[in-house]
Amino acid sequence: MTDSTSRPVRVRFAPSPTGSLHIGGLRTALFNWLFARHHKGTFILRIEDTDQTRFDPTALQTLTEALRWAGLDWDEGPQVGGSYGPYVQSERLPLYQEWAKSLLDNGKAYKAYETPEELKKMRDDMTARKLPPGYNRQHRDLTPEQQAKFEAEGRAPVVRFKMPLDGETVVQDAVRGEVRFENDKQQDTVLLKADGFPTYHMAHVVDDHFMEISHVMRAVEWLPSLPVHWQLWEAFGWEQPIYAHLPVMLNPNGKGKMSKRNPPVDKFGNIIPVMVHDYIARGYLPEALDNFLANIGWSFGDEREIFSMLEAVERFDLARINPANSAFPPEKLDWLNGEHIRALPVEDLARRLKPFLEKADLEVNTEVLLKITPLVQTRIKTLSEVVELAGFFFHEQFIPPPVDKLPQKKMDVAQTILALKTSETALEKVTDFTFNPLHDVIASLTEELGLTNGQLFGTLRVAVTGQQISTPLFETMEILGKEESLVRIKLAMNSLDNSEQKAS
RNA sequence: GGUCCCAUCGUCUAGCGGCCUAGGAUGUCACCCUUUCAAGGUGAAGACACGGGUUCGAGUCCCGUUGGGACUACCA
Repeated sequence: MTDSTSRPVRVRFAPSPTGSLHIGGLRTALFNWLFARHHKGTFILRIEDTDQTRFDPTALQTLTEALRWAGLDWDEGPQVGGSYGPYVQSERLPLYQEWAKSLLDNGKAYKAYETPEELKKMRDDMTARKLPPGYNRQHRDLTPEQQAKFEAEGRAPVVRFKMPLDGETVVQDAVRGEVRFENDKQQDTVLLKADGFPTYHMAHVVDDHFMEISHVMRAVEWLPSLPVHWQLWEAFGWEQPIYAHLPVMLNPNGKGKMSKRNPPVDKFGNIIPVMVHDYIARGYLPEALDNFLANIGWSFGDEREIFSMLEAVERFDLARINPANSAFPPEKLDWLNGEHIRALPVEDLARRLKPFLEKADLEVNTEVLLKITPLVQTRIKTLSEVVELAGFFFHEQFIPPPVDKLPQKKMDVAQTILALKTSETALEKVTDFTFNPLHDVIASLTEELGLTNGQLFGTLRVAVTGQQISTPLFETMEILGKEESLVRIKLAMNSLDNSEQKAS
């Protein structure tokens, strides 16, 4: 396996701007970025917008946003420039046309005049006859007269590559070792479409040559077209880059690759996002998502799986890439995100939590936010969960719990009212309304009430927070303050009283 | 169907011929801690797909079988 070259390391991530960034695309970008940074090389962003039918004007913005969010900065490309531009393929059309013409002139490519409909019919026929559905090369050796006839019909030709009809194409892939293909099984791939735009195959080779790309790291989807690309390089007489075909991420169940058309679901039936923007919206940390992605198909070694991208850069190595495809492990992402959340300084976490609370229409008091952040820190796996767990701190008005949630396990209403009343009386006397005194006072009550800590604390929790699951009780009461805490306890007592009277 | 790629616990992985009675992580399940929920601690169950070779010796090399995946567009 060879991943070394005498050339300076220049790698690229070349997405097509058809929407937000796919999670698999982010991993491909990450691997390229890690490789570039490890070798102190250049990481290039190139936009492959050669399909006019899928043009989305907002996509470039969304795409670069996602890359920036993930911390993958590019040295050359849109928004930053560079001396090998332009970096958007639709702005490089003359280059592809010029080189297609040179292939035509050398007899290494030819014009084909079939319409898309005719080609489709050809394929359908082949499939119906259980034959491999390929182009039959019927225009590979057209005479000038035949060509003139098609031209006269007003047909707009495509340019197809004359793939060698015998021999083998053998390539050393940096993650897979030697891969070999029989040339006669390959297609005469379209290089230039009828609209004058190049296909991926053409644009890839021309651009990677002129941008002096040293290593092409891309997903395995491209492996089947590698022989065509390789022969194209040969036809141009250019030196091939080193190819590294990365494994793909499959759905969590291992069936098929992740796609937004067919979104994967977890064991609870929840949709697992496919696009990076959905991960951002759910409150995954960029450092966690990067870390997670780096652990799929690559491993840090030393039995370490929590690491920073700085550390990953130091270690990154093509030789450690596992060629096998892998299922996307969502529960591991959640765990890792939790780990990164817990590793954050409180102020930092608070700062990141804030937009999620605001998005839920809560008015965030920074002082309170700073106080609750440590309580939330060990309890959330994604930033968005803060709303459910601690959003009540920022409600304009307290939302009381349903009365039937107040009595805890094995408690009746009378017991619950008594527990609340007794607690209220005791709490009234607490002057230093902080964790230790609060805990001592309430804990000393359980025995006379004949309740367990869990029962008494639980009742108070529901009364004070309005929720069954919340930040811890005494810390919460301390933040809320004596007055507010007591008001809420009284409110709970009253509503229990009322409901009992109604019942009797 | 054809071509190509891949194959270690459910999942992500370590392993590049003897250090493997196969290591880590996650998830699951117990127990501990405990103020709900977490976090933390301890422990348990859990894998070399199968069959042939090669070799003194195979998870590691070769072949086949099976299984999975990718591709099969004037999309990338």
